[in-house]
Amino acid sequence: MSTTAHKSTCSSCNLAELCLPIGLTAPEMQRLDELGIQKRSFLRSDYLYRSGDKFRSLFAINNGSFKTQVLHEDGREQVTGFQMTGEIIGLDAISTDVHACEAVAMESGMVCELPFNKLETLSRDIPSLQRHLHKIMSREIVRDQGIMLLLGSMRAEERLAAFLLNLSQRYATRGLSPTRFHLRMSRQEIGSYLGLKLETVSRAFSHFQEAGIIIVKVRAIEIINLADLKACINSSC
Amino acid sequence: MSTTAHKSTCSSCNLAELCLPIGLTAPEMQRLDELGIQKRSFLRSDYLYRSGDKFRSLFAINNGSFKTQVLHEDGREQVTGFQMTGEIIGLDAISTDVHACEAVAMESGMVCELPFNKLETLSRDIPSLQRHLHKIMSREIVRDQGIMLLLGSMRAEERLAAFLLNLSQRYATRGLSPTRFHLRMSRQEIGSYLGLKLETVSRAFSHFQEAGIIIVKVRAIEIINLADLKACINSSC
DNA sequence: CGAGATTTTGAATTGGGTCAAGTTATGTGG
DNA sequence: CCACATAACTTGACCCAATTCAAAATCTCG
Repeated sequence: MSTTAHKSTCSSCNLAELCLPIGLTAPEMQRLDELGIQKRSFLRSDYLYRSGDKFRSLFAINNGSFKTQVLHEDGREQVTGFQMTGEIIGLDAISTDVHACEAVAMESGMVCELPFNKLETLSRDIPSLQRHLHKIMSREIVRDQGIMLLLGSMRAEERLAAFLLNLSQRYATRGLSPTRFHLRMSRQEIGSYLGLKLETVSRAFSHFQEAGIIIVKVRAIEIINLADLKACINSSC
Repeated sequence: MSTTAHKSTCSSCNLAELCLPIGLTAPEMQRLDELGIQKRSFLRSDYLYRSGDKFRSLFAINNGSFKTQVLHEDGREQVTGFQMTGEIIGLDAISTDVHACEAVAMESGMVCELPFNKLETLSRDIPSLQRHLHKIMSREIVRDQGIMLLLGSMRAEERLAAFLLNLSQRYATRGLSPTRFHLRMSRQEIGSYLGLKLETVSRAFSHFQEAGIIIVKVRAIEIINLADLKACINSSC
């Protein structure tokens, strides 16, 4: 927890999702700064929030990564997403003022806490911020629809291919290699996200490797042939 | 398309989701009315919008019902939801200004068209409307997470039980019978929504009937034992 | 009424799950 | 820095829930 948190400006906070793409003017930036954004550091396996927690803030991930998961009464849990630098989490809680899922850190890092009341107030004065907030929420809805398509109509290897391609594309967006990266999540977590058992995930990785599409060294992934990986998605390889 | 559309007030438009729960004052109602809401009628199998259409408006369903579905390049399609009276559709399009899915009428009815630009402008002046809009979007995110849980971790009969209970609850909210209702969608559409084949859906219906939990006459459903149906969801009956 | 669409049911098949064993990482304390 | 313990991952063999294919029954509507 930084004691100089109130001094953080939008740029120092790296609110990529929130600030960069909306073209705020300097005075607007100033006002956003007045939100009194708090930075918070977190360690691997820390909970940012839990299901049932009172909602106060959204969180912009400065660096590090999270998984979000929903819990069912009977103990079942389903990973609903993996979030990385620049992404916003907590949107699910706006609906009821209570968090509907939980966010667990997969590696340590920093978040900016964005008090939602203040964000709403400010977005009444700054139309571009208002619009941007709407877009972020809508983007989450579209993302979720993509996962439904995946879970509802793809076979195991198609799901894994789609997952790897999604990661690849998100790393590329962040200026990292789209073909060589390190998985932050376990086979079990990937399986939960994709609606598969961890053994199935492992077998699919092995199969892609045998097919010469990727090289897998446990969590280190190298995509040898992006086109082939894309082709997997409708032809089942 | 009604020529008296501009005369429609909020209450006559039955914008349950949008108006009723937010406690607008009379002058605020007036302003909302100034949106110039257009009513539009539609027939069974009409498209309200298609994937790729330019985004202009959200739609509040006055009466009738829709399915929304996403399309994959290879022709696969996945039903992402069934919407009924009082629900808002089109939220997915805010993110890119283009509709990401398509909405097809399952029975004829009426919608109110809510021009999104005007909605945004107005919600800058009416905080309760702003808050409500945010809640509607967030609720959609939570709903989607529930479907991910269903698709990712439930067996066929659990999925169908969850689906029937969801319908039951939504009919109850609308003052209709929670135990006797008519399905607006085919086995094929239910299957797409639940990530199952139509034969599997049909078999699950038959099994529930044999178990004395429901009575099925094709699309006419009677739930005999709500508690048993709920129990299906974690014990696989 | 009749034609096409939808639904049900049966039988055979299979993709992914389950269970189990062995292997490779990872992290901890000495 | 190594040795050990524990967690994570891989692989094999078997099994079962759901799919596929097929045919019959029922429904819907012009």
